Amino acid sequence: MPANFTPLVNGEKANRREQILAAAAELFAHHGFHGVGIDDIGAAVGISGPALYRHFRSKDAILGEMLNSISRYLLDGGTAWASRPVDPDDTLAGLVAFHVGFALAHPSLITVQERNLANLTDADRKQVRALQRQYVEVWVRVIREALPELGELEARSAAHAVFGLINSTPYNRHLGDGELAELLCRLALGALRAAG
Amino acid sequence: MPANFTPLVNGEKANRREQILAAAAELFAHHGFHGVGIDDIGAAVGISGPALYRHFRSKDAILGEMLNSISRYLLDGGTAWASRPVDPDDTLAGLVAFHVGFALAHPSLITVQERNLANLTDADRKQVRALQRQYVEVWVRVIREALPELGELEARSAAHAVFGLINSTPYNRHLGDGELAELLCRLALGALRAAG
DNA sequence: GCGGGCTGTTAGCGCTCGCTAACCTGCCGC
DNA sequence: GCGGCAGGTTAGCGAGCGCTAACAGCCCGC
Repeated sequence: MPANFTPLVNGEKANRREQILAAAAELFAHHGFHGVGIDDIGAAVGISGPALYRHFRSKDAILGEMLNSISRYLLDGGTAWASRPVDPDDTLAGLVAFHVGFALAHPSLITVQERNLANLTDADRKQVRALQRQYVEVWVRVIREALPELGELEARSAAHAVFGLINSTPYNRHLGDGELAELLCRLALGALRAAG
Repeated sequence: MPANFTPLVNGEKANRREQILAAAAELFAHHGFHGVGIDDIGAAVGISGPALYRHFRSKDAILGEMLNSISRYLLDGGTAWASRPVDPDDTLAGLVAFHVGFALAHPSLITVQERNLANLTDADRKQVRALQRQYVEVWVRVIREALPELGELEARSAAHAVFGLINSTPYNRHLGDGELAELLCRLALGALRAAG
């Protein structure tokens, strides 16, 4: 299991940056990138507006760093799970549980990543999409190993559908975390089993 | 099966309005509500900027009408399916197929509805949420009739998860429409079966 | 045939937003 | 103890936004 998600942990120095990223994630998730002002983000961490430019080059850079680190975390974690030498069914179950864990721990990051890709700089978007594409490929490979009867296109579509299922956590706050995690894993694996 | 989704069909008069709504949906889906200007929407239908105010009271009103009519269409269609006197499994399958059909025919409306609730006027948001809540209740009832072993909270969570699964259509353009529809139905029903 | 509504135009107001400039302060190394 | 830098402040610019005002052509009923 990969380490918990805390973007850019490199000493005390990065504390303010992380604080800003966390606050911005919450705000972006609720109001959308364009719906949040630089002053709002500043206020959320107790400083005011332009002070953010001591820590980030621009508002775009905040979103860029956020989405990049999410995508990298998912890809790294997914790759780690996929390369474990256990039987295909367990690998798939582990991958599902990994994604469920992230989606449950960070629903607002899920929201931001789903909604705000279009607001990235061209360069950032290219990077993030590349990471996401690789993450999907990991899923496709693991799915096809567990369900060899599936074609590649079907596996890819099923992967996207399962992401949608798991990424429903932002709307899904009725059950306790433990029960919801267990339910989502069961739903996801049930869906995939039915795909074959 | 309910009629196809064409919001507000009341004669020739409404043509421009529908045209505007369709163009705005596409733009909102790609760039987000705040990322689209009044001039962009106008340009997309061949008129320019402020002419929109001959047809809508404000930019907010465009989004409001869009989301209201989507939610109402889903609720009406869902209610119709739910009240058919067939056995619970078939009812559930019909409901799934209905939602899949909409999500496949109108991926950008799905995107807008998922992302832009927060940009609505307070009054509009209250209305839309009420409609959405009722739609979820229809699903919960149908799910529990087909799977009586599920508690209400579990059924509600499963419903949200299945919405997420089906609403993945905007990211899911690899398969042909027919194959994707069939796959999504199978995945959704497989997930629900595994919930019990 | 002509007055009036319907639907379009352009000009421009007022506000908000991202960002920069200029300045201030506390801390740390020498 | 003092120079410099890290990290804050407020003021304000320039652009873009939603929206209104003022006006123009078209079509239709009388």
